[in-house]
Amino acid sequence: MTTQGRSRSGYTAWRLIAEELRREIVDGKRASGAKLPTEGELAERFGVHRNTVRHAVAALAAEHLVVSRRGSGTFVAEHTVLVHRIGARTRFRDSLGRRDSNSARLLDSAIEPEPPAEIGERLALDGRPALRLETLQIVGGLPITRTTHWFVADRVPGLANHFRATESITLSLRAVGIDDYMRAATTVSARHATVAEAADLGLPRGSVVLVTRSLDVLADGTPLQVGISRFVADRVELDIGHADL
Amino acid sequence: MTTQGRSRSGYTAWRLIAEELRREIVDGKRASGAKLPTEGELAERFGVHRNTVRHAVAALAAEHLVVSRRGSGTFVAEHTVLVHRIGARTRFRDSLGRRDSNSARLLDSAIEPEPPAEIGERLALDGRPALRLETLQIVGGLPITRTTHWFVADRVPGLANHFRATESITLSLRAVGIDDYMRAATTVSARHATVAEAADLGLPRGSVVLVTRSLDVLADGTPLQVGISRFVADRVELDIGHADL
DNA sequence: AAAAGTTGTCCAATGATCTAGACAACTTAA
DNA sequence: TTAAGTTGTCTAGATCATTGGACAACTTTT
Repeated sequence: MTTQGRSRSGYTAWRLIAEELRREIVDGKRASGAKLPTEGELAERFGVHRNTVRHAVAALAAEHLVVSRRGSGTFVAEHTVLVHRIGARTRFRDSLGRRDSNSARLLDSAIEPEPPAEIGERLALDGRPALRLETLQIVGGLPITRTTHWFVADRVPGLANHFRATESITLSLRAVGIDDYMRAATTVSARHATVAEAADLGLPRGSVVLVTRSLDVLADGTPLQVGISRFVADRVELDIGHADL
Repeated sequence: MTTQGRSRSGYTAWRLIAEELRREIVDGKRASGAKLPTEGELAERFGVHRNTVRHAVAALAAEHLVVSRRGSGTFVAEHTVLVHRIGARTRFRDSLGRRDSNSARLLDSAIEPEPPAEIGERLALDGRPALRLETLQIVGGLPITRTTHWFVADRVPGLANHFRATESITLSLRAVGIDDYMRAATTVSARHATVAEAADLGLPRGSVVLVTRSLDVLADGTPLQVGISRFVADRVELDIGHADL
């Protein structure tokens, strides 16, 4: 890759190396438990000094993606890429949540009398206040996604409390009498995480997030929820369900 | 955001600033034609020297995202986020291609006797050779996506030549007698571009790409094509068609 | 016409990153 | 036990990013 240490890219050499190695790991080219080339070999491959490689490896170790053992080498840690299915019947816990250890935390919730114009339109608020929920989904001890949920406030009374108890949007909605809903639209984009997102998701700066914007509707087509989810790109892959229902 | 020039994040200060400004622009917070704050104001906001802000703005100007005019200010350039629809009937030109100026280039093509195991499986090759096409899709003069297409070689004779002439996979397939096919599966992920991808797409290093892996099948379910597309995340948004057909 | 505001260019000083090399601590294989 | 191979730690110097400031060139407002 870099060849020369120069690089006027705005990235330090060690970060470029760390990203290249991370890509090789999450793409599956280096399996869990596999031994990385020695620091000397990597230094030669990337055309930098061994100390610079060490800096890169230390960054990956801080993310628990690799483990270094003095005297023997550096090894790829246990890791899984979660697959999150998106379809007309998408429910968060159904796709990501069916695992051993997972939880969801409510970071914040508030009634917003004047939500952003885009939210007002998609929810057909017509001046009614909206309810905003900020949640963090954790799987296997690691934050996976940070979601902002928007509802029509008076249609889901006490939703925040139900969520704190059930840790599930689907169950909380059931508790307020909404049994069925469907995914009407989803858009996907990607970008660097903002500073706030990186903090919430426990990521180093400059990490990539997959952003989905979705609209859920009731059986009769009434808009129910707008969701904006930011997934940790290194740990999640979205699976688009084409032949759904 | 950064507050202090230090940042042991592996990112230079100017790059963090450039990314923050880019996000504000592509998220629509700064419309086309809008004037950016002056370099002095931005320097104060980010807590850096004006020269550092200038570096960040120069990077955005190199991407044609902003235009600076001496004496008057820096302005957001014309830009659009393309929306690429993904559904059971996804055709590339139908969603991105229906525009004024667009084209597709064939970067490379080759018969691969031994493609990667994953490709062999998904195409049900059973030892038959595969055809690999590398294409670059350009819209409005800017590269949008870089795709690797895999086919069963003997099912699509001369496909590369047809593509060179028609600039369309759909039309090229029609030319070899394949009139209808459907999208069977799509997965979406995101990451930093590799050095090669950045070069092909004309991007600065460290840019984000949206990666889709898709499988197209014939009406009877026979696998036809595996496609791996890398979209420029700053210029494209994927729209998941839930109620397709 | 003048003044104020803005971007463009340059230079010297400072601080952070990277290179370079040596050696210690530990593991594995001979 | 020994030797070879590997990661951990440290120091000094070189290179590059950033600061800080001054002034030029240009545009807009007064």
